[in-house]
Amino acid sequence: MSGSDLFTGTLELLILRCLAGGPRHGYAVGRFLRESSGGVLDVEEGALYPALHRMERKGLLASSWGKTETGRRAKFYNVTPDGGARLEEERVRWAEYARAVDGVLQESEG
Amino acid sequence: MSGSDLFTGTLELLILRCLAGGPRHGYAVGRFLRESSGGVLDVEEGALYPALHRMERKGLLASSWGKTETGRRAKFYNVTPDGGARLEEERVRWAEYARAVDGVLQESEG
DNA sequence: CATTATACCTAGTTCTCATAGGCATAGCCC
DNA sequence: GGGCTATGCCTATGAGAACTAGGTATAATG
Repeated sequence: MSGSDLFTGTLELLILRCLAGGPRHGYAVGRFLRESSGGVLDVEEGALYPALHRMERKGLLASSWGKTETGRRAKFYNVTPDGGARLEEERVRWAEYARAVDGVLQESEG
Repeated sequence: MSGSDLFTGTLELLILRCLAGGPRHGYAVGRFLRESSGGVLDVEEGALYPALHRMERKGLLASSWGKTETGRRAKFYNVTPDGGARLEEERVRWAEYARAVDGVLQESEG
């Protein structure tokens, strides 16, 4: 509960978006989200890795072992066609949801 | 999984906001969220009522039985001082999180 | 009188996240 | 060489929250 619990329902969207630009390994996905958000999106490894496995089981991602630039062993993930379609769906769903929440929040107070 | 699962982490914020303008009963909270969002925010009763009870246990809400305009028995909830403080916290947290997610989504693609 | 909408409730399932460990290797400093 | 940190992966367990799928009761409507 330290960070979010807001992740539920958006974590897979975020991961898909991270990988849409090209393959990345899991650790790099977590680092990218954290750094590109100034620390707001801080995904615990205990949430990140299970999510990646889950998404691979669902056919949204595919993976292969390889090496990082510094010669370390790492598992690289890429978005499958199904994953690409899901990314667009989730994108729309998020936009719709966020707009609705903002609408309620900004409602003029009686 | 039919509707959202995006609610996790925002449902309490939405409820607090609904009640910030004055007391409402549970059923009316659900209806208000659904109608004011064009159906996007459709909270199941199995999520709504437990959330209200939970928030009352936490001291964010207080309740009292009363009657609706049409003479029906209903439990009315109002926001406590703690609930008011929480509303502002959650508001900030949501704004920060939503901005971060939008930032990742809109990142220029390689 | 039967059906619908209102208005409340909860037990059980399922899913996801966080906690809290574990393993292995590369680079750094002492 | 020895210890520490960062990288990179993993999972078992627990907690928490939403959904499913029921239930109750009453007022209005056909």
